[in-house]
Order: sequence, then C-alpha cells, then structure tokens
Amino acid sequence: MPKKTGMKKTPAGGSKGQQILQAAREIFKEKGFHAATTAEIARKAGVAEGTIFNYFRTKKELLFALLEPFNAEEVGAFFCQVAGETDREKLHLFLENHLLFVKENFDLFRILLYESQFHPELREQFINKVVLKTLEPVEKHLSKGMEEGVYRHVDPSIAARAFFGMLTVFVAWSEVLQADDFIQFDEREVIEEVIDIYLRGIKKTPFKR
Amino acid sequence: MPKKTGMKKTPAGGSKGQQILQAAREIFKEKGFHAATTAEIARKAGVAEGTIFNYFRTKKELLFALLEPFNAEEVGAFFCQVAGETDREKLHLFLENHLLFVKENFDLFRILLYESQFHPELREQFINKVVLKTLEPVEKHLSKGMEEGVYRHVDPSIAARAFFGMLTVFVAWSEVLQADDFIQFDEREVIEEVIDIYLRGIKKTPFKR
Amino acid sequence: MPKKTGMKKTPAGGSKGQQILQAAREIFKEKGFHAATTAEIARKAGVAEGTIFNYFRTKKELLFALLEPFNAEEVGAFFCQVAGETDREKLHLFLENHLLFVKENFDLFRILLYESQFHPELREQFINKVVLKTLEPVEKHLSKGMEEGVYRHVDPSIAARAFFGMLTVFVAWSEVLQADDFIQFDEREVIEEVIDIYLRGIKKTPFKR
Amino acid sequence: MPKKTGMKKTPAGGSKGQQILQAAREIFKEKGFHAATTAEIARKAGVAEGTIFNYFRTKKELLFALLEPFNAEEVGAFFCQVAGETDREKLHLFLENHLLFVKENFDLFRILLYESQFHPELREQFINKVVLKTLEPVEKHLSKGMEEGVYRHVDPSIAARAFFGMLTVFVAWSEVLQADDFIQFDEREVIEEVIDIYLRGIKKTPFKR
DNA sequence: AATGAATGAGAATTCATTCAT
DNA sequence: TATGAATGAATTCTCATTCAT
Repeated sequence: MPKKTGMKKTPAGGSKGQQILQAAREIFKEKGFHAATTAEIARKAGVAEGTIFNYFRTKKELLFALLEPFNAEEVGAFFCQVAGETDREKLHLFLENHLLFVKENFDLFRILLYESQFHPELREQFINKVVLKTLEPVEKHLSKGMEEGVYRHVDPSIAARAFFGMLTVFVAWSEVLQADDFIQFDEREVIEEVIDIYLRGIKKTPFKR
Repeated sequence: MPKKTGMKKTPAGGSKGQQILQAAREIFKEKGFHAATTAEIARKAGVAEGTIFNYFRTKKELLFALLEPFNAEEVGAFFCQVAGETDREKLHLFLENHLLFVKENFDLFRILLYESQFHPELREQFINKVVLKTLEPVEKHLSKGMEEGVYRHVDPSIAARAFFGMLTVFVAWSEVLQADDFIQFDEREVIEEVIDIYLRGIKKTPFKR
Repeated sequence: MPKKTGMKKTPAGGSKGQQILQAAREIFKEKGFHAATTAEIARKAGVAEGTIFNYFRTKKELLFALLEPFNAEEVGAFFCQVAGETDREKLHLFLENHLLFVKENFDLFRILLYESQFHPELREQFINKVVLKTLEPVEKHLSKGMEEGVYRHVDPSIAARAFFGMLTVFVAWSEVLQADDFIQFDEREVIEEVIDIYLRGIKKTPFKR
Repeated sequence: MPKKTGMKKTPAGGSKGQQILQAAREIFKEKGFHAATTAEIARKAGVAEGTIFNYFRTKKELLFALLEPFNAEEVGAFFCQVAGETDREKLHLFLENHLLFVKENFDLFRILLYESQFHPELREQFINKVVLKTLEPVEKHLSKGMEEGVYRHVDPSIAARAFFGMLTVFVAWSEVLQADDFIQFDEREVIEEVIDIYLRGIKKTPFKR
C-alpha cells in the first residue's frame, strides 16, 4: 500500500491527483479553505473521500499543492513575452499580462494570500514563485530606462510595486470587494489612464504623447 | 500619533462587551475567523464562554460588530482633516492618514475583507463605511484640481483608486506578505516617491517641484 | 433574603408567583416542558429570570406546582354536581362535565401525562388528584345502578373507565392529534351517540329510549 | 405471540443503522425525545456519536425514521386478518390485535404523539399511517353490519372511535399512568366486558348472547 | 424581594482522517 | 489502488441556576 506518492506526479490532467487538485481549487474558491470540506472536494473530483488522502497527506497539503503550478520559469516566461516597441507599449503589455495572469488565478491568490498568514512556508513560496517573479521584469525595465535616460531616477523596487499597485487596486475592487455594482470600470480605460499617469510620472522629460 | 483613529467610543474600556470584542479581534487576527474558537476568545476576554453569547447572538455577529467602530462620519472626518497648502502637501496628508488608518486597522481589514466574500452584508458595509469614505476626499480633491486647471483631465474614480493602490501595495507587502525580510521599505521614502510619480502624472503643466 | 416561600402561597391572581405559574403553563403548552425556557417564562410573566427561582427552586418544581390547583375536593365537587333525574341525564352530565373539565385543562394534562413518565411523584399525584377523582362518581353511579337492578352486573372499574374512554378518544382526536381537518366531530352528537351505545350496553333490560 | 408485528424489514438486524434506530427507540422511551442525548444513543448502539449522523442527518430525523416501519399496507393488513365468524368474534379479534399492536409499539406511540405536537409532518404521518389505518376496518365492519341490519344505525366514525377508546383507556392506564399498582386489570376480562357493552350498545335487536 | 449579568456544564453536529476490505 | 464507513475530538450555542447588588 503505497503511501502518498507525493503531489507532483500524476501530471496528466485527467489523473485522480489532478482531478482532486482541480476540485479543491474550485471548492476553496467557493467556500474558502476552512469551510471547504474534503467530502465536497471528493464529490466534485469524482473520487472517494479516502482517495484524497492517498494523494495528499492532509487537507493543508492539498492547499500547498495548489502553488505547484507556479513554477519560477513559467511565471517569468509569461512576463518576458512583452516585446513592445515604445515604453508605453511595453508597460501596456506588462499590465495586460498582469491583469490576465491575476484574473486567471485570482481565486487561488486570494486563498493563498489569506492562508499564508497562518502558514509561513506558504507565504515564502508565494512571494518567491509569484510576487517577485512578477515584479522582476518591470524592475529591470525601469532600471534599463533610467540607465538610458528615459526615466527619472526612482527606486525601481518602489516604482515597480507602485506600478502594479495602481492596477491591482482595480482587480481587488471587482474581485475582492465585488464592488462592480457600485462602480464598474472599463478595463481598457483603466489601463490607459494608469499608464498615462504612470509614464508621465516617471518619464524624464515633460511628458508628451 | 493619534491613538484609536477612526474608532468609536469604547465607553467603558473594561465592560464585558468591550473585553469580548477586543479579545475577538486579537484572536481573529491571530487565527482567522474560522480557526478562532469562542472558547479561546472567552479565555482571552476573561469571561465564561456563555457570556459571549449574552452580548453577541452568534460568532458571526461578533465579527460584524467589529465593523461598528467604522462610522461613516468618523472615517470621513478623519480624511477631511487634510489641510495642507499645496497639492503636494495635501496628497502627503492623505497618504499619511491613509497609512496610519490602514495600519492601525489592518488586522481587522484583512479579516473583514476575507470574510466579506462569504457574507454579502459585511461586504456592503465595509465598502460603504470604509472604502468609499476613504476614496471620497481624494476624488473630490482631484475634481476640484481639474476644475481649477491644476490637474489634467482624468477620471477621478480611476485616479483616486490608482493613487491609493500605489501605496496600499506597500502595506500589503509588509502586512499581508510580511515580506519585510525580502525588502524593507522606508515609509517616508515610499510616500515621497509615490507622490512624486503621481503628481507628475496628473499635473497639467510639465511637472516642476 | 427569604428563600422560596413555597409555591402554594401567593394565592392572589396577580401575585408574582401566580404570574409565573400562569406564564409557565402557557409556555409549557406551547413548547412542551423541555423546550420551554425559563427566560421565556420570565418574559411572559413580566418578571426577571432570577425571580422565578425565588418562588420555585427548579424548573421541575414549577412543573409540579401546576398540579396544585387540582385539589381532591374541587375535582370531586366538580363531578358531584351531576343532579340529573334519569340515568341518561346523569351520564349526560358526567360526560359534559368531563369534557368541559378535560378541555379546560388539556394543555396541562398533556404535559403532566408526558412528564409523569419521568417523574413518579408527578404521576402519583396526577392519578390521585385527577384521574381517580374523575372516575369515582361514575363508579359509584354504576354500583348503585347495579344494586338497584337498573344496570347489568359489570365490573364498575372497567365499565367506568370504558365510559370515559369512549369520550376521551374524541378529545384526543382534536387536541392531541389535532385531526379536526381529517374529520370534525360535533360534540353534541358524539355525546348522544356515546351515551346511546353505553346505556344500551349496560342497561339490564332490552334498551328502550 | 407474533414478534415485531407491523414492523418493517430490519434487513440485517445488526446493521449500524438498525442498531442506532433500536437504541434511539429505547433511549427515547426511557428519557423522552428531548432528554435523550445522541451520546447516550450512540453508547447504547455501540457506535461512535458521529456515526449516528452518517445515518440520520439530525436527531429529529432519527425520530421520524421510527415511523417508517408503519407502512400503510402492513398496518392495514394486520387489521384485516380478522376472520372471525360471529360479530363478537370479529370484534374480539379487532380488539386483541389492537391491543397487541398498541402494546408492542406503545413506547413509540407515546413519543410520536407527544412530539407530533411540535412537528406537523410527524402528526400527519402518524394519523395516516397508524390511526386511520387502524380505524378503517372497524368502520367498514360497522357499515356492513348496519347495511345487513345487524347493527343499529350509528355514525361509524363515531362508533369506531368509541370502540377503540373503550379499550385504549386501559392501555393508557397501565402504560401511560403506569397505574397497575392502583388497580391491575385482567386483559381478557376487560376485552370481554368491553365487547359485551359495545355489542349490546350497537346491536339492533335486544341483545342476546 | 427583585433583579439580570454571569456562569459553565452539556447538547447536537461537523469533519479531517483512518483503515479494513 | 480505491473505497467509504466509522471515528471522536472539537465547535458553536443553549439554558437552568446562582448571586452580588
């Protein structure tokens, strides 16, 4: 009786382990980690409750396993595809990619962010695998821009975070606060506005479009 | 440094109800809402477990009661104290107040934000009592600035959110991610940088300090 | 601080003790003994919860006190008022009185009967104070009738119980089963029919009206 | 003496669900529904407390499940087996069956009757599954007897209830009041007497044995 | 006498986890 | 491997009862 084969194998999308992982993600999203029951996850995954524990030692381990997909390379690669010509185009692509990425995984991020409060290992992984990998290309872009004299001299760590913060606040608005019924923002418009403000804010010369 | 900013009365700090509320806040912060047990709250509050339910019908109600201190007026007032001369000074005050306010209540916000996902009433109250009240003065400031021709024409709803997003991201960095051991930011420096970028971003004329 | 003055005194209808007793009876009727809470009884009685325990040591004692009104004499007297001329008239009066008495106190009887299962003292009191006192006059009537040669020779204990059983079943139908929406019986008709059957059943000579 | 009269399957007498049901019945009988604890039921059933809730969602459902054995058909069938020759024999069989049936299930009936006060669904089921099914054959017997000119014209609904009332009162005497130490009745004698009175009471012609 | 805040021993119910099949 | 019945510790909430005022 092989005890927990680990959580990484069973890469095939249809394998039991993947089914469970997928189901867990959905239930976690719906109910939160604590309120999600293994019974419900099993039901959604189409497996017996006991089967979950053949793949994951504990419910907590199941949560951690959800971080696995975020491999350093992938997240990095995702953000390096930005190949715009102008700075504006580049930041545009950063933001669009960021938005896409965050929206795609927001259910997960929310849970992981919340639970990482109680599980330091989770926190560290999340920072390394997701957050830093996201910031990195923008920080590099800014540094390069400053070297080239295009951007004012700012702290790239600060500026990069501020950049993402400007957009993330809108994701939080609709995803966390679900406040779209208060004001609904047009994604395109928000991106334009944010980039406008931001670029004017860091460009060296008086901003001209 | 004003203590208990934005908080209500606490008429008799030692009253049982207040003790319970305070204990709940601490335990919630430590464990999260679900993982916090009424037994532990009672222990910390120094009352019997049953006593909790003399003051709050359910554990959930105890959570909701934590929102009460955030009265619309008070939160509003808090942000209207900004009486700087220049725009820079005004935004400075906004940000400093915001930072103070958020940091003071971050433990609460985190819980309320997370739980509001599962309790719509909570969500709505939080948005109305805290979020909108925070945004309002900045939106007004921006609108006025645009009218007066100081600021470019931007959507104040977007710009105000972007403004707070630029800073909030740093609060999240240290409070949610607890990532100060990765990079530790200097609060003063961050505020300066953020305002610099932001003001240049929205000022009409080429930015001059 | 006078400890429980007992439950008998305070005879005045408006006294605290009586208010409590009355409230208890109503709540017990509504919810049953176990589901009734002292808090609710206190509220209905218009007294503080603690006050109940100045009059009755325990909730159980409060239940027992409800039996007090049924004094041997009263119940006896109630059934001795039957002063009909003919046997038919006499039984008629017995039944009418019985019905009146049972209906008036059914809420109490139901509770006492049920709870007497778990409290032998209650059971004994109930039998002596209510049941036997009710049967007695009919048993006597039957015995006399047999002596006088009007009735066949039957066991008066059995016949008296059978007599009340014939009617009580209808009270149970509407009060316990609340089955009036299945069939609704006319009280007058039932009494007539029951007496008809019963008198024919015990009269010595072939029955003639 | 047929065992489990009117009871359903019990497919595997030892199955956990049946054990629990049986234990519940016993504890309910002993303590009443409210005072019975799931802990005690579990102990008596020889299962863990949680196991109860794998079989019955709530304690209340456990109560309801006790009604299931009383299938309309079976209860009906039970009372249709009366195949006596004379009317006296038939009523005799009715009563004997009734007595057997009631005594066998009295513990249950008492609880169900009491609790049906607070649970309308229970009440309705009890009336339909047990009470009406019990009355029906006697009502039919009476109707037929009237048609055939054997019985006087009486309301069969009333007469049938009165009939069972005459006997049920004795069951109540020993089972509810547990008053056998006051007077102990001989079952055989009671039945004879009751039938005697009843038949004389409804027969058309002056009664002759 | 009257109060009602405080108590804390239970009660029903949930659920992650185990393990025999 | 997969199962799912069984477990029982843990949890929220109730309520009769006490007692200081």
